[in-house]
Amino acid sequence: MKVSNQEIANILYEIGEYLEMQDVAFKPRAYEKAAQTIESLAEDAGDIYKKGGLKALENIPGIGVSIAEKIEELLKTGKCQEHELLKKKTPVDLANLTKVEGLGPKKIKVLYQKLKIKNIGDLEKAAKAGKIAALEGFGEKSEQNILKGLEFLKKGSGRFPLPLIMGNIMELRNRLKSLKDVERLEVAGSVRRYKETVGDADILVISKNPKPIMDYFVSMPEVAHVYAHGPTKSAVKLKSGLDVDVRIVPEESYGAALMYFTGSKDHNVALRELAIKKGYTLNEYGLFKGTKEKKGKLAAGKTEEEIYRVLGLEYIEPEMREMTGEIELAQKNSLPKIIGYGDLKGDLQVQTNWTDGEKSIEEMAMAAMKIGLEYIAITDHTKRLAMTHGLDEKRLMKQMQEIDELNRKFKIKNTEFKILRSTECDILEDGSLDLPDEILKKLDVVGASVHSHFNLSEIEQTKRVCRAMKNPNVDIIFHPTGRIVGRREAYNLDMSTIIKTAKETCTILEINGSDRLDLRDQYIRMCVDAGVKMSIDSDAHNDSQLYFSGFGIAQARRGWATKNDIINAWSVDKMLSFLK
DNA sequence: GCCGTTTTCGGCCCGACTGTTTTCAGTCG
Repeated sequence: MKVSNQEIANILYEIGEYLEMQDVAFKPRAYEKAAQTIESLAEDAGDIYKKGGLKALENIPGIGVSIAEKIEELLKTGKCQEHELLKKKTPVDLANLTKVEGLGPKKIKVLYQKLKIKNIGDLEKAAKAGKIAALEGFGEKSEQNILKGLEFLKKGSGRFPLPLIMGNIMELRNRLKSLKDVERLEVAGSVRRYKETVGDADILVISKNPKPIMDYFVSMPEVAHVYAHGPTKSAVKLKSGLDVDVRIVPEESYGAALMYFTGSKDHNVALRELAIKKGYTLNEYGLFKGTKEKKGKLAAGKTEEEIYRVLGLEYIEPEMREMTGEIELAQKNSLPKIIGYGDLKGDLQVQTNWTDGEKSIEEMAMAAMKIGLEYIAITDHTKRLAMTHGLDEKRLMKQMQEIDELNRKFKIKNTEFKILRSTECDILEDGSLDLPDEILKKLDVVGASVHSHFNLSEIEQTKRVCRAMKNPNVDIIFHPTGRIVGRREAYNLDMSTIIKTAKETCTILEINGSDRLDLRDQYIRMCVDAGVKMSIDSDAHNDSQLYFSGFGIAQARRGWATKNDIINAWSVDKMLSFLK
């Protein structure tokens, strides 16, 4: 029986919520934590169990004997006795009911006990019939909020791919920043951590006069719903579906508030626990001597750096604050020095108007030069992708000539910039390539990627990509997993095997900017650990898309990659000499 | 239920806002 990590996590979440209903202390948090951990594992819990048994499961942080046994039971039978019992007692559709804003386990329990509400349908009926307002602990307002919450749920907003929503967030930021009472403003939260999808934007403001800012914020024309409107904290939902929170703090708390508001939540909790151990209390206003009850003098708060320092930690970059071991390393002063946003020297995937791009080779080169790059690779599609007018041998030869001429032109003008002859060669169904080896040999860099037969089995798909990597001419696998954030799932691949084969064959795996963002962060981390090199490319189809690489850098930082791991952070000569 | 540079037992992050209440529980992040 195959039980996915997500299915296991969902059951654990539900057990936690049921325990919460019964007012059980602490256990709900333990289950929630365990569920989060399982949810974000790169490896299948089933595989971990198969390899190392119960002990291996217990070695996962946050998983102890009891939860490990439940996971084992789930893997073996697809069910968990305790979960079944809890479910029998309160047979409600927890997963969907908790999605309604403002509804948690306690209220759901009351709704079930008093009105026999089991699911979203029951809830809507009861609310429309005015039955909920009459309940003790609820009221007119609660009923209206439930109806509103149901409406938003139907529209199904959820999370947004960061590359697609970043522009809107920046526009909003600039508008708020221009208000006269705003002294300082920063977008924190998952946006600052560059998570690939974001559910909300958290905006931190320094101001001595918060009220007019908050009043403006909640009454902006694009606001669809106001969750909260207080003097220091307000929250709204925009018509686009994006939630936005604004928090206003005094200047001396800026660092503490930025840290608190950047998260991740688990990272914050760990810092607060560490603070307690060291005799401090940490909240969004600062790091204080003493306990929560007997709070003493402010020890740090103005900058994040000083708070980390007082806690005995090295500064931790926002992209690394995901509780994947960063705190332990920061204590030992041994965090990796991750790649910086200005560190790329080249771009190894750029399309032109030879196929589905919009600009000429020269125009793309000039644009790349303008943003400070030293080289780009021209990687137009190959003939198999007929809809893009993919290049055959003849046209590719012609393109190489044009590139050679442009390079000569640059040299005459005393420009160091270099255009590399390259391709995004199609990987065919059997793992062979769309162009013969004789022509691939003539290129400076060979990229290859999958654009068809997405539905092969995991074994076949993995074999296909591995065969391409074993070709001595293939340097890079572009967008290796094929997923598109928020739009398309990755194709079936065994990434451990892909990464192992990349190492053996000295093949580069690409971190694709734009909204693909594969490799995802955990896979980047696996590559770093395995010593597999990567490239970060924009996949630009016009001159204004070269900045997409920035999202790729963010993803690389989330995967703890250093300059040494990213071949296009190297000079063109060093990069070329590394290739097969 | 989990965890350990105070601990294998006794702790477990912290605060804002709302709505329903007359002082606070529930939810959220």
